Amino acid sequence: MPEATRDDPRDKRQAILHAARELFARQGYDDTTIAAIAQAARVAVGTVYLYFENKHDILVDVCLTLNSDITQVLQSPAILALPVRQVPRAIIEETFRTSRENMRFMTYYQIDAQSPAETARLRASKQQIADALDGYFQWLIARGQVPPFDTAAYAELLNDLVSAALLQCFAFEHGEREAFYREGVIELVERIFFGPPLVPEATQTSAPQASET
Amino acid sequence: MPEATRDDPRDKRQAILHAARELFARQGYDDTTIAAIAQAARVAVGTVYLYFENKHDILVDVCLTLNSDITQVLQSPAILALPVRQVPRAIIEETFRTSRENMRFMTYYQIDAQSPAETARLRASKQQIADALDGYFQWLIARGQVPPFDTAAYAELLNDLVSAALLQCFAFEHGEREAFYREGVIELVERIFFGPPLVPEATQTSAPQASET
Amino acid sequence: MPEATRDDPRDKRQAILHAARELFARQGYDDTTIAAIAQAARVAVGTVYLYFENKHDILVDVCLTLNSDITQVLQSPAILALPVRQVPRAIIEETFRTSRENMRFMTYYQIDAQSPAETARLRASKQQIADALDGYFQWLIARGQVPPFDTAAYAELLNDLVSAALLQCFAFEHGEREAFYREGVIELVERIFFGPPLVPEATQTSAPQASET
Amino acid sequence: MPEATRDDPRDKRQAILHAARELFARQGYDDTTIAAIAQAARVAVGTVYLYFENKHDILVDVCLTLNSDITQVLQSPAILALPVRQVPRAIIEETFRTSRENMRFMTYYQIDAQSPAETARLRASKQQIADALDGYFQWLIARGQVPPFDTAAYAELLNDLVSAALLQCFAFEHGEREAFYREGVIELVERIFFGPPLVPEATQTSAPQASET
DNA sequence: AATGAATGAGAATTCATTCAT
DNA sequence: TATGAATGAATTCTCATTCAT
Repeated sequence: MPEATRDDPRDKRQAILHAARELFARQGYDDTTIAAIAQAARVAVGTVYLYFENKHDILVDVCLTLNSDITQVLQSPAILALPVRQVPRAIIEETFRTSRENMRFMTYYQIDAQSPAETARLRASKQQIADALDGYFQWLIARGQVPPFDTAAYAELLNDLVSAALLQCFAFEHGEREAFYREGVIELVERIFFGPPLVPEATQTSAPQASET
Repeated sequence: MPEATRDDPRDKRQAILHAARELFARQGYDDTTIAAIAQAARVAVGTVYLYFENKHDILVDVCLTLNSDITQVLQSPAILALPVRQVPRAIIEETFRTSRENMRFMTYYQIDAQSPAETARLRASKQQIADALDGYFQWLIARGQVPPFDTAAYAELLNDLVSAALLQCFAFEHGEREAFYREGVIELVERIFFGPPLVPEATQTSAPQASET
Repeated sequence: MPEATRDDPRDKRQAILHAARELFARQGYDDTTIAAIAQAARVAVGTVYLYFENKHDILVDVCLTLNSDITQVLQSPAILALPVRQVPRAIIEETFRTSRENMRFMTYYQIDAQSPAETARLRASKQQIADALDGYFQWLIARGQVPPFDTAAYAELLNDLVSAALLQCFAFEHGEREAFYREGVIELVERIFFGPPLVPEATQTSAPQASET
Repeated sequence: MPEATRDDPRDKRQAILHAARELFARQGYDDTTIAAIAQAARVAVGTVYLYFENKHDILVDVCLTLNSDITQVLQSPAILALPVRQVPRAIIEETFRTSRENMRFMTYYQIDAQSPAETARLRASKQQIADALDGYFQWLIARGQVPPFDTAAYAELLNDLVSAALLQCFAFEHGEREAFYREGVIELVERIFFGPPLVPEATQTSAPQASET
């Protein structure tokens, strides 16, 4: 177990990352100066550059933290133990909880990568979530609890769906309607998996005679 | 019909907007200078400030354009005339088409408003889409083609879902997997409206005995 | 007698000058734009350049106005008719009155000339006042009301003294201590002309043995 | 005694101040760019902002230097040791000397303060001179060398008088008539303190019997 | 004479990054 | 490692001035 002494380098890195997360969230990336981050982290400006290549690098790191938090949610044993019907709610509630705690810097959750290396890191990070979800789906199918479907595609699309809701909810609305978004997403996902469709079979047969503008 | 003579002021405004859209998309907002926009629009720097308060103002205008394009899709008579089952595909395909044309500046589709006035404009713009969708749902219910449901909530959430897919597809992946996203979203929405759920009733009864990590 | 019809060119010039005086006084020369002057004068920007070479030219004209107002005070028959002892108070009070009315643009009363031509205009304008004062002094001496002295030098220095007080009083203190400055200057000038000195003859003989701090 | 090593920060600050003084004097405040100051001070543009808030801040500092120089003159032991009659000439000559050395930036000696903080600094600076003079007057009175008079008011007004002369002499006339101004002010002040008035008692009683030029 | 849209040089200020200590 | 003074390129925005109408 790594020991953290009085001047553990990881401390500094963490302090910088922590300060950056706060400031990016409060004032935005562009309006946050390296000097401000350094000051908040109780570190000299030059020190920041010992731990990060450049400013954008800090942002990428800050963003990856959130993704990795969410991936962990998906892989928690508690989720796997639940009856299938309860899983969507459990996952989504947990994801919202995690996001709420990081709410303030979610605006930057989706970041334009500025170099191939960054693109790779961000994609990988996003893919981790989708992979975890995919794995879970396949595990369900393998156990016969669910009939086969395109697990990879659904994993990715559902991930996007949840991301979108989180972004709207926390980044743009500052969490003011969290319950609306959370319950809405849960309902959507539950309906996708377990139905019933909004328009039941019976209605669908009725002929549509729409005409005017 | 308004005539556009050689020096129609709308020309200049449009030219600036057009140039800005191009450049924002290609290099990002921060990396696009007013000077570059002016040059691309064949206009002097000062002229830009005759038509826009400041740089961010241009961005807001660029973004609103897309929203308004999408709102128009939803209100087109062609859509209303279709049988209900064909509507999701029609709307989504059209939305993807519109977005593809504007693909390059979609990164900025979701923008942090920097003043109350901007917040209002952006929210209003987003709400227009949701309202159009809501109106369509109510119209369907009124005609008995669909049973009642929470139209406002679904309008908003589905709007977010589609937005998320568009953002991922065009802004982050540059449209490389357009078909995947388009068909995925269509499938999701059709399943929500018309089913069947991924997990049919039969399976849901089967007891889940999962336990280990 | 020049007739001023509805569109008398002098009207425009005066309107511009008037607007400029207001704005220079309120916001300072640098912070006043030609556009603002034009707007306040209900005139197009281009029109301003029909009547003035450039912005600085307007400033010079505005400043000369005040000098010419003050010169008139000195030449008024009312002043000449007064007993000598009452003249300083009369002149100074009148000068303060004139300045108070123009208080707001006095900051620019003393302007750096930016071209030889301007220097000449400003000097001439200042000299007019000194000349008027000089003339008055000579008139007094000629009439035997006052013994001869270096009238030209006193005219200039006293003009400077009064100008300094006006500048301090109106430009820097916004007239808050007008009475203090006015009475102070009057006392100074009266003492110079009519005495008694602050230190009477008697005291002056006493030997000064001062030394420490 | 503070040691100034090769990179003493005071060096930079002084260098900037010195360069600014030169340039402001030569070309005026508005026509002097920060870039020019930086270049003249052999320093990068950014460095200027390490030592000064903004451009105007430099100007204020430059101006305060002169005031503080003059205050020192008034408090020099040499002055206090002189016989009263010789003091006005001594002070004024010394003040002119000090000003002559700083002649070139005197135009900006009287500056419009642009913030309450600046106003305070400038007023305080001006008041220092008046206070020093006031203190000297009171010291004279206390020693019985001079009968009591309104020392505070005279201190302020005489300060203004001298300032006005300095401004005229050095800022507007570039010192061309230094002797005229210096001797004129000395005569004025000596007459105020020691007389005789320009118009002796005898004349004042005599009725005016006009006798033209 | 009058207009005002267009111009574009120009300036202050910021801040990511470096590097000597 | 750590520092933070120094750098200077780069950017937004202003506004006096012009000129086609």
